[in-house]
Amino acid sequence: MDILSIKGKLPFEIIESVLSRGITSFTPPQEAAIEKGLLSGKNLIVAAPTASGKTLIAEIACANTILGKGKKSVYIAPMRALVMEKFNEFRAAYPYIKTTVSIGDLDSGDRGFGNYDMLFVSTEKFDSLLRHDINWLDKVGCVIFDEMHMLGEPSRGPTLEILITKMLNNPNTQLIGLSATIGNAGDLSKWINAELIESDYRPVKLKRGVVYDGVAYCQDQDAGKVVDEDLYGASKIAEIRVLEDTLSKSKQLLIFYSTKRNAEAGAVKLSYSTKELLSATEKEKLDEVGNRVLNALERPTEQCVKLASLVKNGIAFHHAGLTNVQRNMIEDSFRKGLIKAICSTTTLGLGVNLPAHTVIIRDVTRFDGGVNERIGINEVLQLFGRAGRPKYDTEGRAFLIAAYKDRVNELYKRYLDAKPEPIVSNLGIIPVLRTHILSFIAEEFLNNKRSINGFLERSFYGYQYGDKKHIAHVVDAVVDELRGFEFVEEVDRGVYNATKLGKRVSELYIDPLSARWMLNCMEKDNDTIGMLYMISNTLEMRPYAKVTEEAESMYAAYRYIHGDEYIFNEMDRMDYGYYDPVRAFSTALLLKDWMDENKEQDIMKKYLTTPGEIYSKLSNADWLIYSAIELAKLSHVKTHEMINIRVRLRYGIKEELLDLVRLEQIGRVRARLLYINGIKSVADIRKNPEKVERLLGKDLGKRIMEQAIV
DNA sequence: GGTAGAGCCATTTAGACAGCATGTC
DNA sequence: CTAAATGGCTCTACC
Repeated sequence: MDILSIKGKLPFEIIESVLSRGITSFTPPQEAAIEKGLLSGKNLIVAAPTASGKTLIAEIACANTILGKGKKSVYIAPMRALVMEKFNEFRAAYPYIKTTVSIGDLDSGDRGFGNYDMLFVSTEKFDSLLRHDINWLDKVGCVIFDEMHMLGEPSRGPTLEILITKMLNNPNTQLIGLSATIGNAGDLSKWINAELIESDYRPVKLKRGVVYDGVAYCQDQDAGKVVDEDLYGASKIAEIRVLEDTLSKSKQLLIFYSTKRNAEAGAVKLSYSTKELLSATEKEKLDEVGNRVLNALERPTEQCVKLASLVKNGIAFHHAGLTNVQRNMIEDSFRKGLIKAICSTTTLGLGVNLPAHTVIIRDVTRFDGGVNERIGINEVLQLFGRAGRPKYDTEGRAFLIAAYKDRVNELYKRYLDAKPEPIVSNLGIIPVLRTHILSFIAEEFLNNKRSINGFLERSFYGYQYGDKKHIAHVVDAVVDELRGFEFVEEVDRGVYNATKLGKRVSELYIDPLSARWMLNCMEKDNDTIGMLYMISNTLEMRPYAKVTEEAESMYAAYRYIHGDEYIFNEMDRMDYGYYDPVRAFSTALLLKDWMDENKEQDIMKKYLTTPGEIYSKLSNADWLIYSAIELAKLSHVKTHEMINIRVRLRYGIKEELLDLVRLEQIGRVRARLLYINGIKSVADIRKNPEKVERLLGKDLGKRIMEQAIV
């Protein structure tokens, strides 16, 4: 369908912008969306593969709402990287629309969405915005929910579900859900009263198959017939054979593994095949990238060394243990075609758009909740969706791997011939409801059990189960629990308000149970370890660090020495579903080691962890200690020590350096340098200007002196 | 008695969102 | 064979 055929139905700037990007016709899903009321404000559910043009549907809806109807629009996605990507694209396409982005650690522009017309947010951030005062919600004319199938995800789906249910209360707001292909898109559309658009359209053909013994047993999706393919190469190992074949076509490969260790081991195996195939210029460029990967940290860790040497051979691994800098470098070099293959965990399956000509899912099992489980069809489809680069390939390939002959048929039956699964609401899970019901009451959105019941009945959970009795029972239990926590109080018969504490807990976006636990801890005497344990023993800090021998014996000692006046026996009296104190204690010791200026490398070795994981623990710890301080303020507990710990955690310093890091330009390294040279405080700096200049250089010395004098 | 190697058993296992106020080497 | 890799332990064969 020609773009110009809708000329006149919406502001011409939009058509102009689309045309200027070289897009002249609509894809089938886009065409269907327009026919079913995209421009007239109808709710829509679009369930279609990646790259089928869903983004353009969202873009047109938003731009039309803003430019044509004078209202605001919101784009919501589950991954920060995705939000940023779409934000940048939109801003480039419509520079004259006031656009802003708001994700965890980034708030562009001034506070509040009031001054903007287009907002890009992550799911949780939008949820959080709704908990603070907002007065612009009635000006929102269109909301996009990207990756709406995330609704079925146990840990993060419920937040999205609540968000959508809330938006259903605004009947004049157009809701557009973009989803991967799922089994019950029809249910989603009925639930939000939307038109359904389901499509298998892909701009690049996809060949799917199972590899066994050097042959790819394929099923050409478009033709629906079997076209087996002998893979070029000699290796008996399936992944290597596919790599050889892919390289012979001058294409790139993406392999998904079930664990980080497998991904790394796989990368090492593959690297032997690529070494000799690289051209001199490629080798040169890869050497450069490799060196940058190597030096991403203060001092290269074992992992950095490994990754760097692989990169020099044109291979990389990719998982959450990498630092963000390293991840970005690898993604970039892959896009440029420099890196030939990436061995990845699911990091690359979600969020970032990094397609490859050929995709392999090496492991279709994953450890989950105590047992090893086969991954779902939806997930396989999602990962397969990465096959085929729209601008470079005419065809993409996606393979599973069979270890023996019969497995080929089995995999076909289970995955390739199977229909996508329906997604199921997880809103009924108590810990999730605890958080959200508190937020309902805290933001004065709902204030009695009946209205909370009513709300939940309108959710997808209510739509799917419809068991009002059960919902009422659960709501009853949760509200009573929150009362017990003193986050909620009954102000009138059956009418509930949040207490001051409850409101703050909701705003801080922590689990009420964690908040209660931390408040209980603060009533006791605590040393540094105790406070670190306080923030570590929460849901938010999971997954916990590995248990070291030191942690095990120290934990026992702490429990033995301290009686009831200390927090270590507190947990037994609280009904925690996630009681794993020794590992939490070990996590606390990891933080302590960091604060004691232990080297990152030593910490990694001791706790068998990676730079990326340490970083994420520290950032979580910072958030929790901040929350603890905020709660302490409200309950008149001393905060001095916690503030010290927060600073020490941030910089990774011992107590003795606290005074020095107050100055700008002084972090853990420079502070330590000054300290060992006898300059132990800001007062010492004032007394020894020459010495400071000698240690840190003239310019820096001057800037520091200026601050010290004031 | 000492040691290398085989064999067995136990252990481990993905990811990433949120608050808030400013600046490392 | 239907998870699979790793690490630690014991047992055994051989010197």
